[in-house]
Amino acid sequence: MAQKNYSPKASEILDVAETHMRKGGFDAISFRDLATAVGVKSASVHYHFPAKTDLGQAVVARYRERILAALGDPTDKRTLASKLKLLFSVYTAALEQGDSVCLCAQLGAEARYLPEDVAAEVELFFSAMVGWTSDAFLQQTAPTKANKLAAHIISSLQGAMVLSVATGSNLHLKNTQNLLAEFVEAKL
Amino acid sequence: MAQKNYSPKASEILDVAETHMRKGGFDAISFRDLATAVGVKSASVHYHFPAKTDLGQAVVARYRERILAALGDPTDKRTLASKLKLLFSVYTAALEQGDSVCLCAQLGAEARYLPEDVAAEVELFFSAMVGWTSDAFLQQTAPTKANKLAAHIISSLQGAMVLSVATGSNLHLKNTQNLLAEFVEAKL
DNA sequence: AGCTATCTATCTACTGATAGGTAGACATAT
DNA sequence: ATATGTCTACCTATCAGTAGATAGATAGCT
Repeated sequence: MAQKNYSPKASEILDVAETHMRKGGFDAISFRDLATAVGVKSASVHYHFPAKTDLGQAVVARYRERILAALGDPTDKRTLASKLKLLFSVYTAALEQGDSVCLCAQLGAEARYLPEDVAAEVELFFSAMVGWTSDAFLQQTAPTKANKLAAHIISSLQGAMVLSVATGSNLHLKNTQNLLAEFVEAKL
Repeated sequence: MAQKNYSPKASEILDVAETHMRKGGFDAISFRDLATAVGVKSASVHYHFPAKTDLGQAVVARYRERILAALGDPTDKRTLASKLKLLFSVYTAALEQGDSVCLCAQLGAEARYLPEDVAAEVELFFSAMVGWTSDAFLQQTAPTKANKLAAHIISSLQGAMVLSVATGSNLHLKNTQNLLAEFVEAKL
């Protein structure tokens, strides 16, 4: 679970790999393309990440850790509303910055086709996101209900991202955020 | 828009291609694999579908037409509830049968990476699904509200599918369907 | 004769991966 | 101080495998 300490070059490779994987999935990256993008040879990428599976795993793990760090502690004294707002803005930012879907919306869809280790990291991402959201609800809600609401929120956001990317506008994401906020308010 | 009439062999190729694309996306199919699966040589697959783009386009178009045909006329005299129930069951069936995500949940995520023609078909799928659902709501709801609700429902279902596949259980889909049904009832 | 559906054979381009080499930084031991 | 060993971060060169695509031949049907 601890943050790995990557060398500057390795980090650069992970950056490029993440960008590409978010647009086209695990197969959208190749050692040669990554190497060219960061100015080395493909063998050097293998030096940092022996096999492609290692690279994929590292990209997803780093992504998960970064998102969770940005969200902060779900049990701290911020209001539930402000936590949810932050959650929504993380999704919106991901879409607008990268012009691409959440890394795990992409990889989640192709989970049946991924190397086992990579798929496990993806699953971990989703359970972490649902867990965070569920914990945020615990201030005001019973555990079972919190968990169901959390799962629904993460699902909806992921789906809205896919629709937004596929249709080329972020209207779906905004619409879903509005309706989710309404729904949550009604349920509390 | 008209149903194309594919030869038996072409249909067989489309079947296999769809199954694979639903698990791993557009790049998960290869002419050689498809050929082997249906018992011909790769050159023969090129005979039916000259380029890979043609094949992808055909798979998505056929998928869309099949789903819409299964849903029927959204403006007929069935109740709204029965139409939504049918919509939900179509998603559940897709997940349980194929052990894979909706074709367009997969392709939608990688839309930025697809050949233009294929991406256009995917977009058409989503707008058709939202359109169908929106039309179903028109019996009881104003157009603007109907459209927003419809978009949210399709988004949520797509996202729940992704989570279900990624976590290996259909709990997310069931949960989302329950909460959506609740939400819709509250909104009417 | 012409059409459909298939074949064989081949092309170029790219994939992940490995073997083996090199230049420089750093630490230790003599 | 200097020689020795080890580590990092790259390199060149190469491999077998697979990708999509094409040319040209063949057999059967209408």
